[in-house]
Amino acid sequence: MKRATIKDVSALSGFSISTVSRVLNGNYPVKKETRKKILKAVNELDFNRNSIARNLRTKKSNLIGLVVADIKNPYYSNIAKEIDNALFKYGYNLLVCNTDESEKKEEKILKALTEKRVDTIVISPASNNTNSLRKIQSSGTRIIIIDRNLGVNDFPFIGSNNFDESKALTQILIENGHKKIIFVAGTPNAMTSRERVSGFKASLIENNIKLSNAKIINGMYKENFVYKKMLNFLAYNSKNRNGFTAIFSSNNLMTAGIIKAANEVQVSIPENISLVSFGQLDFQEIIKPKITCIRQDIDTISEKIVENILLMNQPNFSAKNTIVKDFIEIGSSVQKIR
Amino acid sequence: MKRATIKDVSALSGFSISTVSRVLNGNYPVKKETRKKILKAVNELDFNRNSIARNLRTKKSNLIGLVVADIKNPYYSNIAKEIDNALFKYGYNLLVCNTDESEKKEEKILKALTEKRVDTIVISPASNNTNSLRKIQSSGTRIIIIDRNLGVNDFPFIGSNNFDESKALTQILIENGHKKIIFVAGTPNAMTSRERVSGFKASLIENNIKLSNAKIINGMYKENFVYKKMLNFLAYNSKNRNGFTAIFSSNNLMTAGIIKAANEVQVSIPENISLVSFGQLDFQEIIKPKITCIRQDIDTISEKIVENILLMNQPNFSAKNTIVKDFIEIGSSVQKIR
DNA sequence: GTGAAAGCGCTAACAT
DNA sequence: ATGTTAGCGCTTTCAC
Repeated sequence: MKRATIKDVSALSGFSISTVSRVLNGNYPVKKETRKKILKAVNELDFNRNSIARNLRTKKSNLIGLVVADIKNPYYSNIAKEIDNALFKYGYNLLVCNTDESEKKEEKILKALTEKRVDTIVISPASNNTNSLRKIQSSGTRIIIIDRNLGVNDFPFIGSNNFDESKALTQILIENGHKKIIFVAGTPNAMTSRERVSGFKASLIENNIKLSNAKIINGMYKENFVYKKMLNFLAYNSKNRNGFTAIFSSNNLMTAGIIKAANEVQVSIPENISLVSFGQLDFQEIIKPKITCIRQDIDTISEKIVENILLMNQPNFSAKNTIVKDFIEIGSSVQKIR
Repeated sequence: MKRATIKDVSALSGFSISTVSRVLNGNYPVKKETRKKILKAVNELDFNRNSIARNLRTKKSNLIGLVVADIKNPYYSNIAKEIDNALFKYGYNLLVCNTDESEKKEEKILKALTEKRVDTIVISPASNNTNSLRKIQSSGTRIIIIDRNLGVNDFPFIGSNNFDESKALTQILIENGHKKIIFVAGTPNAMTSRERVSGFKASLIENNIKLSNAKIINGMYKENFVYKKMLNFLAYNSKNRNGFTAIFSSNNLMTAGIIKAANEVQVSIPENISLVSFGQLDFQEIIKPKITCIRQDIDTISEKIVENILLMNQPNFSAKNTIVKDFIEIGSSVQKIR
């Protein structure tokens, strides 16, 4: 019942605990015969090393904290999977935390992760406050920002070029004749959201479309929130929708909410209203119509995150931004008008 | 740069480390004035307690290991989210691990989690081998089995009644006139898969339908695997599909693979072939047609997991099975025939 | 190639 | 109410 310790192994095998440790770690020469005897004792005692004691000594936890808005979002769970996959063989494990877009909860999470002495925190920040992140970093915990750029260069950042991609996606709507567009924005705090709004506006301006033609509504990056909002909007305006001919949804969850609402009030996409999405839906291939979207390259993003985690172990590491190029995926959710 | 320790706080405040510890933990009476001075020192030094040292002493890590096939599966990411949500306020954090259905990887994960001294392992097992789980449990790590029942009573189990639900779902197909049904099974090892097959067969037998009418194919619980298999099958048999009129998909991922394949070869659901699914799709509401399925009650499952985690802290805890009732959700993916 | 011993940062029993 | 001290299980320096 009681767990065997290195001391028990030492006693049973007749060697000192330092020799046992050396066998366990394989980092110092040990006589073949000795190793064999010690491993026999390890086996007999069902010895399993205690990482906690080890970590205390070595000041390394082999823990990576992944802090995201919500692990249910396929964007994040895909990243989690890929990172875990790549890092498990290095002995790392993933601590997954959800901020629910709450700055207060994020603060608590950061405190908990620092106390747990995770080696690296990979965070898609809910808050724009860099103070606590800086403090944590200066105390020795590595930090990698993903998805939502904080616009500082203290931390490596990995994510999309939200402005450019958003602009390009808007361009598609405009090329198809759309001028009155509803833009469903994310949480005002998130840099991704602000950049996507900017890209949208930039495209309108470039095409000489007055900004007053557009309507920007706040969707908080929440599926259900947008679902309810759109239910009202689409139903109320079911006849002419005030002349709006297209919706630009600025994240995958909100896109799902919009489609759900449209289905419910029998508004067809794209016949009654066109739709584009920043971020693919998880079951993109089985949804009709297929949604025209910015498909984020999650594999490359994850790869770069892993690369940075490993690189940060090296002494002369310096933070830099990694912008991962997304794809535009043309579906059949946009109707050509006039 | 160097992190402050309790010793530094002690030195700066002028009190002993035990008094500092008492203030930090709030578990023993401390004079108000003293507490204030110590907290001031804590603040000045930006002191952040070291959980690793703490855990070594208290033999509690406040870590929960969640071991699943793939965190990308919404079924699991939903559970992860709910558990984290409920446990974070108790100071627990979630270590998420993916087996990818590999018994070998599962073994490695269990070893890593034991070394990390997680308090509880919540596992949807890839393997049916209870030996290592028993060993781990007897060494003091708590274990909760979810989803895939191992049919033993050493561990609390939380999951669905796969046999009954599967039988009921089959019944729906039969009531709609279907007799020649393709059953897409999961990994042969997984108890869920075997139970679902049994439930399916039981329903056929009960309805006097020869088992030879059915075709059971192995889909490994993998979307892409099934996608490719069905692509061939549906295309090759596009005229009459050998008389098969319905598909029973025994998990959500495989359902997605089937729909994707059907879309690709222009086989319409339910006009050309009917489809039911054990397990809902994540974007169930926005998929056309809506799939008739067993909707698993993830909220209740998660709730019960949390309940068990907390309950297991109590001395006289005894393991028992918790079967969570699922819902049948009627969509429009089944056609009435003849 | 192996052993003795210090110490990582904390908690908790024991003393005052 | 506060201080002293042992020790959790390991790694690593320093001897031999």
